[in-house]
Amino acid sequence: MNQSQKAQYEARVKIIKAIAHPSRLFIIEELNRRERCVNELAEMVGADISTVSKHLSILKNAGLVFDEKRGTNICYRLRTQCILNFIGCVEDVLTANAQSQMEILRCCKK
Amino acid sequence: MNQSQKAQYEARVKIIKAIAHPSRLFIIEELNRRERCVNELAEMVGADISTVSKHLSILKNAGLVFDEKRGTNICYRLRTQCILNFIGCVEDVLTANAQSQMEILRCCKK
DNA sequence: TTCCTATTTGGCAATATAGCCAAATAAAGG
DNA sequence: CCTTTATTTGGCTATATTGCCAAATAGGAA
Repeated sequence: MNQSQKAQYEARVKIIKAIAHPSRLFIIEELNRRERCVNELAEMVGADISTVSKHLSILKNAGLVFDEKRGTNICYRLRTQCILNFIGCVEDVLTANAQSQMEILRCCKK
Repeated sequence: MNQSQKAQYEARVKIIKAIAHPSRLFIIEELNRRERCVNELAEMVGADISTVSKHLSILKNAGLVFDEKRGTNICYRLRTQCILNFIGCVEDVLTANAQSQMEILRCCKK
């Protein structure tokens, strides 16, 4: 792994890490439904507003969401839907894992 | 976010975290090319064998790779190609980010 | 059995991440 | 200008992740 390869992997990792948190996954799915402002999301997630604000800044910093003023609030929106396929793929892996677990069980019962 | 939702997000996060590391991304791409044993990967990554062994166990634990004896070595292989689309999507986000950066620059020059 | 070779595991120190509270900002409405 | 409301930032502690070394383990080969 040379230096420029490493930099490229780190750039990818930054984006992957941005979604590697339960609250942030939730936020992404919710923002796919519709735009939301910080206090709404904090309420839904069930965490302190400052915590959610920090989550949003991580997502924004990774280029996954953007914000926009809506009156007195700041609303966040998804910047690309692509990230959802991404998460869908994770679901496929989970399904595959579950299936192989089942096969192991079936095998033992015989 | 109720309890079962949270559990579901945590299951996804486990998989996402598994690929959220430069060395592990590298390993996944290399294993897509062909199967590799631990010492080969350690050489390529440029880290201690024990470190790479731990990376592999994280990937294995997430169901992304599996291992198989090959003589005196243990070879690792990708369990699903799906994870690659996944990474391809990250690349799309990076491209989109770069494009919007360029737009910002172009805008300032006017 | 004893010696290699390949890999995994334990342990530790360094670094990164998370989440809360409190304080700082920003902007709208009196 | 002052107050209120929404959000962000700083600071701190708790927890998680990383990577190396050294030690343990697992199988072949002699």
